Amino acid sequence: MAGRVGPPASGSGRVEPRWGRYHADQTDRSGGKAENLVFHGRLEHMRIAVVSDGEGGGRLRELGSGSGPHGGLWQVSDLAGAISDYQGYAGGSIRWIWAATDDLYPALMEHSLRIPRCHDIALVESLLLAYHGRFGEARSLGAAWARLHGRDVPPDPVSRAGEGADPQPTLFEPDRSAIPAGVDRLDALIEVHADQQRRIAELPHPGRFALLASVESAGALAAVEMSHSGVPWRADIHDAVLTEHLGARPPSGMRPPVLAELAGRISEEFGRRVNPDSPTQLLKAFSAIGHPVPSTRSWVIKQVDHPVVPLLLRYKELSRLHSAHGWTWLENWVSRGRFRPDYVVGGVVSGRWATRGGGALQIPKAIRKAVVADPEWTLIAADAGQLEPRVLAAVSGDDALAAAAGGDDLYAPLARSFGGDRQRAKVAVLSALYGQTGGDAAPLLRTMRRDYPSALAYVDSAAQAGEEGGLVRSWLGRTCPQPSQMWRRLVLDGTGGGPSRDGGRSARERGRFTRNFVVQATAAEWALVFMAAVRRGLAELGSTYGTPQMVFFQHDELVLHVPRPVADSAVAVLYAAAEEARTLMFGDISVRFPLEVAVVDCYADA
DNA sequence: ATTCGCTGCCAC
DNA sequence: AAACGTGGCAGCGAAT
Repeated sequence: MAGRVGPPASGSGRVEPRWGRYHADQTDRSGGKAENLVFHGRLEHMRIAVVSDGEGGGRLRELGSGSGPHGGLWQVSDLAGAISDYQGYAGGSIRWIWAATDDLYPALMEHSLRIPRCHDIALVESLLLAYHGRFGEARSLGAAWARLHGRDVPPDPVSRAGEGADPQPTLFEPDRSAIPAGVDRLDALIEVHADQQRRIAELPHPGRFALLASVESAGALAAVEMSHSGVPWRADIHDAVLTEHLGARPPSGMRPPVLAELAGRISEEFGRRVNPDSPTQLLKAFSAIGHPVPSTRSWVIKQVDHPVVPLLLRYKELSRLHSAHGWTWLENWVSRGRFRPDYVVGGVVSGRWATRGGGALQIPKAIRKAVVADPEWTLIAADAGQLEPRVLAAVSGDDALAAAAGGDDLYAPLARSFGGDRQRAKVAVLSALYGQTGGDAAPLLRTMRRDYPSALAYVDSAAQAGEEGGLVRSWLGRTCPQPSQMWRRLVLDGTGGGPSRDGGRSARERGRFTRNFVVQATAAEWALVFMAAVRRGLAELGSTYGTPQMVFFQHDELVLHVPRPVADSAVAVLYAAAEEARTLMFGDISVRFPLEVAVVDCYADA
């Protein structure tokens, strides 16, 4: 086994063990089992801590198991080469420990290097802080190290803005870990990692949280990979769609012909010059023609009976297309046939991803025509249908809802309680998830509460905790932000005979938030577990035709771009991954998470 | 000239 | 007017 430890320093010449190894007898340290530790029932992999020097090189060190000594320390001038060698040597069974995926992985991808697993210190620190009611505190490696040593905690470096379609050539990011001068970054990384492992082990459900840390980190890898691959995007089709709806492309800053004409006709109908983009002007204009409206929202305007209304609604629709996904967007975000959004993993409190620029999570249906697979390739869109109510069934243990979630249409059984009205059943379920009480929700909720009492009790309890200022958690342990000082003053410190009106409103708002959080956050982590499994499955699939890729991820939907000959295999990977996510998270339950899979040339057909 | 809150619409 | 959660983003227009 001695030969199984350490990178293959010979041959490539890329690895330069300048400092040699700290532990001459390290090969005896683990009985040869270092790479196959079983941790909380799951297979753990050899862990190697890595820091970059910002100039293409860096340092690495194998971590021992538990309290065992660490392995060799390496300083290399070609970090990507060293990591590649290590992975070739260890058969990919390595989990790389690093300060922040965003700082290291883009440069590795430039070297066509794919990392199977990592532990992202900043992301895990963020999860751990939130768990203990410290959401939002600095989470960089430097911040974590400073907290560990009682030093002043440096603020997180400001994240760079999205770079658009033509990002700068990628180098390893300069040191953004905020480690104080004089402190060895690799030592700090190893120390903070051990501390995080310890903090996770102390939690009530360490296995669940370890899974969360693992898939959050896997998500960070996938996000970088997806930005790198990009969504296949036909600019010519996009341009044709825009021209069809808006007319020929205008000089920049001008209204397209169709919008200009609509604006003119709207002004004529009002009998005055009105900029339809200005809510203020529209409100005045509606008053002037004897149809005062409280707002200019589409659904409000629709109630008004006047010939200007259809023109205005049409204008709003097309204006949205032009401003949000028009020619300017196309130039800024699409290049060389790919749309490259910049994902922010964990950017949403519930654990969903956000994006920075490009609006990737709001690609309107009209524009999806432009998403077309390359020749000889195909798109595979997989959507987890009714994910949130199914998650509620799983976490609440409501037998009736779980039975409903054992079928393809979760709403069908409840619909029978509404005389077969499926739409009302759907509104009832979503009202329970969102805390809706107004409109027609109240009577629907009564039926929901009667049929699924445990499910309602679960979200009601989360709402109550939120209203009282408490924390709620997802199934794996992602924790909602603590209430702000302002909120506490308003709600909890109310003087006299009870909370003020503002306090009551704030309390109910937070209640709706925490009610939804326990479900949305768990749905998000189901999606992360699913994605991590898909990612691994695709890597194992391989292909002589080209590498199957994940290219788009949006809350409960994943889009793959794969060579046609491997499409069937990729679909099988998707189904297996959904099943794996279900059992990894919830074990043996009757709730199913059916996947709607569409193999299509064009995303609009999914 | 720049910043920032608001409005309104898009996605899930 | 309605009383539903998480977000991004463009345009407006007042504040700076």
